[in-house]
Amino acid sequence: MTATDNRIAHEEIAPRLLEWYDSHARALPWRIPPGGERPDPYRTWLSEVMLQQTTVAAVKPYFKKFTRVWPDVDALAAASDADIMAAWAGLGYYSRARNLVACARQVSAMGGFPETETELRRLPGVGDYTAAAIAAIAFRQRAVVVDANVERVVARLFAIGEPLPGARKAIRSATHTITPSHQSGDFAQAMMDLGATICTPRDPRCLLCPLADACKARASGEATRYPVKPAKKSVPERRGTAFWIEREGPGSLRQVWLVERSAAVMLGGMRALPDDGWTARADGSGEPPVSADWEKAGAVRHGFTHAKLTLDLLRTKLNEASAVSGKGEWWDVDALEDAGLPTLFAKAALLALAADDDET
DNA sequence: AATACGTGGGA
DNA sequence: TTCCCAAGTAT
Repeated sequence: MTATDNRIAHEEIAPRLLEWYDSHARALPWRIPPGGERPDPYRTWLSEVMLQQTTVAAVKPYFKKFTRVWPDVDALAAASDADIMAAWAGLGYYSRARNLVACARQVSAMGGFPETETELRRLPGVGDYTAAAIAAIAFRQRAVVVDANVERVVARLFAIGEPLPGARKAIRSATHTITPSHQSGDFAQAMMDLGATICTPRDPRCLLCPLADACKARASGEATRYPVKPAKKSVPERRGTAFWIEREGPGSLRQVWLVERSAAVMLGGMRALPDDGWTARADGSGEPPVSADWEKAGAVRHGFTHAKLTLDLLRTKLNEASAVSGKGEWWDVDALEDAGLPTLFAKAALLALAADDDET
């Protein structure tokens, strides 16, 4: 391919991709049809934060719930931290929820979202990608939007063989050359849809790709070779213990002792069963928070990004006069689903309740 | 620059 | 079962 062919191909990429997007855009709750009215910045921001490292399928129900309960940024800003954290439970990466609250209150106090990429970038939880995405999608500004989909599509299109993360600079520069000055929001979303449905990590559907004849990786016959990724590290095995402490509360209600995890630790800011201080770096002490007659209730396995955990579960029942030291609250067992436990502790709670059924 | 940070689904 | 990976950000 000559240098001239290459330059012409760059200019044709955006029009071809946008034409493809006209008929192949995915229908998503936070998305309005291409060419439609300007999207609501609140919904754009909320969806982008939820979508950080998270699949579309996982985000959909959370996005619907959040927008139903909190239809605009002022409503979200007025909500309590606990309610927002509980609503986020199960979606993962909980620092996003802590930043979401802070960001909503900041934006609400400012009277609305700032409209430039630079200002958006200063908001908590808004990084390079999200700032560019909001600016392009909600405010119709030209911005170079690079997420993992774009990285993959562009690395293949230009056969960028340098391994990540070093390749990011070249990928960003190449993305810049093909991003149109108008419709850069549609362009970004089209790139992401292409990456999600055609230019997939494994078995890309090159025969259906609107950019196939401009793609250098395709020409080489080795599309899946790009982008080149570094070898992943092995994740350590950890062990910890969680404690199910039950009492018969007022009115003979079954209640369980829940704590709020500190913001500094894993699953920070979330309600949880008390545990023995396990971390991704070290096993827990095994020490219970109260002296009691503990009964084994099994264990749950849970995988994190950087550790695998086996969490043993111990149960006890306190009489009503007993107190548990430390900060926490008695929670009605019948309403446990409203507590907003992260998945690890939801699994443990399920185990504790299953052990009940075995007894009876 | 490298590491910490969740979860669920697909192969 | 195990591994990969998904619309990244903060430190």
